[in-house]
Amino acid sequence: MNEPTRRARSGERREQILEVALRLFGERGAGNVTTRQIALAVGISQPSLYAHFASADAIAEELCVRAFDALHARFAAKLIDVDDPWQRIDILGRSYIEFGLEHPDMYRIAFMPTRETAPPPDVTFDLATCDPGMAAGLHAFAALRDPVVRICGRDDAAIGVISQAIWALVHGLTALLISKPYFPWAERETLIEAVLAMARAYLADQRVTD
Amino acid sequence: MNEPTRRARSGERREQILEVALRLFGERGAGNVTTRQIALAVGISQPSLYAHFASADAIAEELCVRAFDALHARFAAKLIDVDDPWQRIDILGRSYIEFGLEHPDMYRIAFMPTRETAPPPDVTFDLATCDPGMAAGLHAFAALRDPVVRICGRDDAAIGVISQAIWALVHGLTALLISKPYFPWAERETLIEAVLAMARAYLADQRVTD
DNA sequence: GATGATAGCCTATCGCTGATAGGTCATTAG
DNA sequence: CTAATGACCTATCAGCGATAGGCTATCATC
Repeated sequence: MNEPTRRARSGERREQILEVALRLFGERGAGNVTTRQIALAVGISQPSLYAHFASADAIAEELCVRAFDALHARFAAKLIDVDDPWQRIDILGRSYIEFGLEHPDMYRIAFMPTRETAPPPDVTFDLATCDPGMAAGLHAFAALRDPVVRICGRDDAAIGVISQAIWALVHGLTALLISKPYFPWAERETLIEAVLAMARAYLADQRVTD
Repeated sequence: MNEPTRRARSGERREQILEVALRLFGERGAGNVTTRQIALAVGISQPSLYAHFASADAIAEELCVRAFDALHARFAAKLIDVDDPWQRIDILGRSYIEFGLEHPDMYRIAFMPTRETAPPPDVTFDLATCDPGMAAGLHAFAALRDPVVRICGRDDAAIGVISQAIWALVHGLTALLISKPYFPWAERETLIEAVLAMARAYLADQRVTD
């Protein structure tokens, strides 16, 4: 054990690679990090990365999955003992936006991919086999469904449309703030409040009145 | 003039490159087109492209600027002899979303860039010197400002927030439909209507009542 | 302890990318 | 006719993700 960075155990090395990659992503942006840079920072050769990950994208993908697990946990933590559906939607929206701004690289990978994610594998849509970004989206989405049902009733088609429209709204602000950081935006908190107010206004119109 | 693809005039060649690039972008997606593919399709060598464009990105950027000029023209054409501000916002939003769906590659380049666009050149923001995507955004944005003022009054700060929130909304739907085409979306027209209804609901709440 | 299998790591290399250097030659102005 | 311009070429570069194949530390087994 004279050289600390050699002959690490597989699991440890894998974890080490992920840590280094996450740090480099944060420093330079995910798109500006190469496999050689990661390998150099870890202290191994570039091809050695492929003993632990199938491809360069697989590293980013794993970090992405972990980040979205954190988002899921944040949802659960903040929603506990909050019953009011209006408040729940507020919390979901705000948590989602804040998460995207805190982890812009992960958000990019999941929801702002450069290429189209995948060809249609089959007609039906399967949560288990789709890409991680899609899965993350469906999860965030599922959390939205419940309070929307409580406010707007149980018409399945309508619930889908309303949920998707709200998702589009919060995604839109998140994505624009990430990709256009130097645009002369209004104050951030005010913008978030405006977006949440927009969701509420829409939901109030769609509310079941019977 | 025995060989039609040799010794073309500079302006014609430049135009020819743009045409070919646009076609290839449409066929394979902007991210999957290389300079060698463009040069091959044009009938010249790959380095010859650099006699007409400073970089590969410059080709995409020029196409992008042209596409957004088209969007601007579409706005103007559809808004002519429509006075009602509610209707104008409806038209703006719908045109914007449809434009993004018709030109997904151009929309990506302008509003969903892989990297951050530019470091802050100076504190003040200048429309003329910013990147084309930014300029396009500000143009779309400016068109929104007028009807928002007519509905919500002239409080400058509030107008900015409201306009930006509406931009986020329509961008969100456009971006998600582009980047997640295989997501089990509701019917597209219904979604667009929902998003426009959301904007209206919000504007109604923000309307000046005095 | 010696032996063989496993697996972590290496060097060398591939094909591809965007971009540059420098020479060739058709066109055109004087 | 000559000289300058500039559109075009081949050759080449550095960097990218990924693969092939050899070396060797570790560990279960005899």
